Amino acid sequence: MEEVARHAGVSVMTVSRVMNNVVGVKTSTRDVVMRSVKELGYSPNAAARSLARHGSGRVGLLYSNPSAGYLSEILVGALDEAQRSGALLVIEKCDLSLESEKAAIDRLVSGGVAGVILPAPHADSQAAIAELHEHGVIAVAVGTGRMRPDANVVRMDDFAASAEMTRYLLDLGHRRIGFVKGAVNQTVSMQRLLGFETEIRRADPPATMLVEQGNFTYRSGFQAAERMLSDREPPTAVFASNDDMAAGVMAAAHRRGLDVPGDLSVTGFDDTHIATAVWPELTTVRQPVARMAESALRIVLDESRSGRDRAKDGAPVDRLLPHELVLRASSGSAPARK
Amino acid sequence: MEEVARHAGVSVMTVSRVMNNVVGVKTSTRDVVMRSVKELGYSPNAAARSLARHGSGRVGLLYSNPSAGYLSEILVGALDEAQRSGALLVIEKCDLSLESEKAAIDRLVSGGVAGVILPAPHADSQAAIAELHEHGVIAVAVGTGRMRPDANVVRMDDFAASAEMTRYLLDLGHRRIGFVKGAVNQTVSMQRLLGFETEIRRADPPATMLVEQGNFTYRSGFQAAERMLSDREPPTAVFASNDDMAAGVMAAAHRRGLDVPGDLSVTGFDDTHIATAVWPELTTVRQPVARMAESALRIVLDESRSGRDRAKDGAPVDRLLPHELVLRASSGSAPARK
DNA sequence: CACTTTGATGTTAGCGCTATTAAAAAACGC
DNA sequence: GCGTTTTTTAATAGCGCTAACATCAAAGTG
Repeated sequence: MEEVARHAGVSVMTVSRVMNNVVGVKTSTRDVVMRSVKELGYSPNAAARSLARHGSGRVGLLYSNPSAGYLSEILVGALDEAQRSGALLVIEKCDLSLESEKAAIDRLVSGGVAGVILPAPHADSQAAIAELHEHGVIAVAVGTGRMRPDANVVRMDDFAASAEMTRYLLDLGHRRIGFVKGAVNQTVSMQRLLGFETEIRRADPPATMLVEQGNFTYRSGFQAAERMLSDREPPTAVFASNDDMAAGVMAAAHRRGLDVPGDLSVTGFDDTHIATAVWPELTTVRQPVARMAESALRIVLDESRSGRDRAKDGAPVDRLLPHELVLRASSGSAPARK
Repeated sequence: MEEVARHAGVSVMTVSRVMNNVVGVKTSTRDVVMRSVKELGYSPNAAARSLARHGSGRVGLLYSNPSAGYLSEILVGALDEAQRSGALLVIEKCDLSLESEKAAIDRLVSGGVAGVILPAPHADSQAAIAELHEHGVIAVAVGTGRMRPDANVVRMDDFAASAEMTRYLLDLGHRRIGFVKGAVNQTVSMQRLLGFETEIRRADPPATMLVEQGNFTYRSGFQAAERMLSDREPPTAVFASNDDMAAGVMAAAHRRGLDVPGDLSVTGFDDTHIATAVWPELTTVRQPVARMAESALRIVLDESRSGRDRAKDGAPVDRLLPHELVLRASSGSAPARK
C-alpha cells in the first residue's frame, strides 16, 4: 500500500480512501491512485482491513443442511459479495435443534461479527433472531415468507410467484392440479400454498386441487405423488413447492409409466441445480438465491457501518427480489379429456 | 487476550502459545491459561492472527460447479478445519475454461495465500498446478484418481472401492452388469472403470459387462441407462460411477416400469446427498469428502509452516483416505433366470 | 562453585490497514 | 488582500495477534 502511495505521489491514507470509495478525494487524485493500483497489481489484505475496522466487516453465516444446491448458491452469493466489499465471512454450521443453533450463534457472536445472515430454515427461527438481538448483533433473514418486525429480511414474493405458476398451468388447460406443500415449519411453504389456492379458486372454468403435505425432500415429493396418482381421478399437473420434490414427483410418474409432460405436467420451485439435472428439464420458478445472499451481506455491512440497528428502531429492511418463471420441458398442455 | 493473560497471571505470549498448541509450555501453566480462557469466554480473532502470521494461515479453495452436494461437503470440511486451526479460507469461483481458472488462481495468489486446495475437477488440471508452482504456492489436489509427482494429493482408492462394489454385485448373483463411466477428463473415472473391469474379468462364473459413457450428470446417467435397457439382453444391475448418474439410471428404470431392486439393482458412488434422497435409497460407496478437505487444509498449513514445499522437493504427500461400502435398498439379488 | 546449557516465560516490534486528528491548500466573501 | 470556511491531503496511533529475541531460573558439568 505504501508502494502504491509512493508511486502515485500521495499518502497511504489517500490510497485507503480511494480503495474504499469514500467521498472527499479529488477525481484527478483518485484516477492517479487507481492507475498506480492497476500498475502495481495491488490488492488489499482482507485480514488487515477487518482488523483495523475493528471487527466491523465481519459477517456471520449460519447454515444447517438444507437442500445442498440451495446452500452452495447461498455461499456463492455471500462469498462473492464478501470479496467485493472486503468483508470477512465467518461461516458456522449447526443442525436443526435449538441448542445447536444457540451454540452456533454464540460462537459467531464471540467471534465478533457485526451481523449474521440466517438463510432458510433459520430465517424463520424466532429463537435465533431473539438470541442475536440480545447480543446486539444485526440479523438478516434470507428466504422467509414474510416480513418481520424484528429483523431485516431479504426474500422473494413467494405468493405471487406461486400464483403465476398456477395461472400458467391453468392457461395450459389443466383443471385438476396437484400441489405438494413444503415443510410445515417454514413460512414460505404457506405463502406458496396460498398463492396456489388463490389462483385455483378464481380459475374460470373452475379447477380442482389436490393438496398433499411434503417436506422439501425428494422422497416426500415421491410419496406425495404416489398418493395423488393413486387417486380415482388423478391430476394432469402437479406443482411441487420446490425442485427436489418435483423431481420426486417426476420419478413417481415415470415409475407408473406416465409420460412427462404428455400425461402429467410437473413444475417445481427455486430453479436449483436439480431442475436442469432431471429429464425432462423442469419448469420452475427462478429464485435469485445468490443475489439474495449478496443483498443480505450488503444490508449487514450498511447497517453496521451506519451504526444503527434498524430492526431495533422498528424499521427493519424488507428487500423483495424479483423472481422469474422458467419454462422448460416438464410442462405442457393438458391431455385431452378421456 | 490481555485480560486472559492478566487473569491467568502470565504474559500474552504464553496465552498465544497455549492457544496455538506450541510445545514448550509447562502443563500446569497451560491448564491455568485454559481455565482463564474458558472463564472469560475468550476466542482468538482470526483476522489478527492471519495478519500477524504474515499471510501464512491463508488458504485458497478453488471451485467451479461440480455436483452441488460435493461442493458443499468440501466446503463443510474445509471450513470446519479452518475454524479449528485458525486458518482463513479464501474461496474463489471459476468455470471450467482455462482462462477463468488461471484468473481465479491469480486472484488467490495476489491475495497472498500460502496454498490452494484444488477439488475435483481442478484436481486433474495440469495448468492449475503449474500456475500455482510458478508462483511458489503449495497445491493440494483433492479427489484425483492417482498420485502426482508435482502436487500433494488427498484421495481415496477409487480402484479398490469400485472393485469392491463390483464384487458385491457379483456375489448377489448378477452376471450381466452395466457400468456408467464418469467424465472423460477426470482420472477418477478411469480408476473406477478399471476397478469394475478387473473384477468382472476374474468373475467366476464369468460375467458380462455393458459399458456406457456418462459425464457425472443425472441426465447422462438417465441416457446411458436408456441405451443399456434397450439392449436385446438388458443388465440385471447397473453400477454408475457417481450418485447423480445412479439416480438417473433409477429414473430410467422406473420409467420403463422396472422395479428397483426387484428387476434391476442400481448402485452409485460417493454417497452424496442424493443417495438418500432418492427412493429406494442408493447402495453406494462412501467417499469421505469432508475429511478429504480437512486433510487437504492440514497439509497446506503444515507445509507452509514448515516452510518447505514438498512437491518441489520431489516428495509430495499422497494421503489415501478410507472408503466404505454403504448397502442400502437399491440393490438386491439378481432376478431368477428367465 | 563458576560456567555453560536447557527450558519456560516475558518484551518488543511489527503484520497491513483504517480512524482520528492535524495541517495544508483551495475557494469564498467583503 | 485578509480572515474564514470548505475541501483535500498527511501524520500518527492503534486494531489483536505472533515472530524473534531477551530474560531468567533450574539443571548439569568439570
